[in-house]
Amino acid sequence: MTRTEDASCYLKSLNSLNPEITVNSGQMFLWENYKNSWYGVYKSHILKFSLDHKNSSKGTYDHLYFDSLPELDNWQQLVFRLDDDVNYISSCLTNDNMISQLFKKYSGLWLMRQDPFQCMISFACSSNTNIPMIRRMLKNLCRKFGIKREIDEKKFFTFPTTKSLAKASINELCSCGIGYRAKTIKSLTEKIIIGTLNIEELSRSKYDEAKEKLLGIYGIGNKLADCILLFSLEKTEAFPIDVWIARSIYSYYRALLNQESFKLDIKSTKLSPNKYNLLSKIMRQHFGKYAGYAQQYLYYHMRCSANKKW
DNA sequence: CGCCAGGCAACGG
DNA sequence: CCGTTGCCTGGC
Repeated sequence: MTRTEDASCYLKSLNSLNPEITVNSGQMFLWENYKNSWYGVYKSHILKFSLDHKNSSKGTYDHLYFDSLPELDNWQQLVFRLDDDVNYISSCLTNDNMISQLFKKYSGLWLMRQDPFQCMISFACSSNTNIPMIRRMLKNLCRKFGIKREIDEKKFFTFPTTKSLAKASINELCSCGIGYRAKTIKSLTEKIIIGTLNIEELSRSKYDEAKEKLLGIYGIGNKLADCILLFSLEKTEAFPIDVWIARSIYSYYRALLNQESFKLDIKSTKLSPNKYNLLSKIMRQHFGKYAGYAQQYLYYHMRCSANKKW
């Protein structure tokens, strides 16, 4: 176990992070908060960061500590996307008045980078259910197929490896309460093991090409594919549309929609693949290369407005 | 009990 | 193309 004391070279950007908002924005299923520390499962590692001496007038932190078990050198660079040029990204998006406001309102909401395999399994579990259920399913999978680790006298289980899930039977997977999603996890892990699905290749590929590959997997449709692309495969232009984002489009972005291309029914947030592609294209054209960032803020805003308790 | 929840595939017009 | 239906599961 190593400890990075007050990583001053990152402090400038990291101290504006709001972990509560970020973790609760629905993308980080296996992160938990105890006192002033946050713990997260990342592949076979347990990551930890602690915040001290919050400056309440500025809303910033004086000290940040990073840990990992086993050691994962400089994980904060990777996971918090410190390579992103936040000023540039914001300049790309703040021509949009709505996003400009949301950037201010929810400052500290960050896009995080997930491990691709973990991200695929996580969103495979997300279909037709809610966040507490997704958490439960993933924890069950970790308990059954991961490795126990202890940190600060708290017990965690690491995320299962591709191999360990590939070896599992459908029944064993189902015992984790994932139901019909077991089939998706099975086809996903099999394709990775035999090499039909190559994560490195997906990362290198352009958005359209990578998405096409993901859509070839049983159980992965438009929405799940876009989540995987945005959160783990470097496709910041991906703009996942779930019911909440669909509502936000109908509420705030009607002007962008072409009336003749499809008749909009405000109540109908269910999208056919065709409608999804059309909407997704319109939004990606509107927001550009960092559309996924805009999506994240819109999503969080819609959920907050609806008083969702995560 | 029926209905719903951050989707998807299969099937019939 | 469209719309409908069933699906694991747990909470209300």
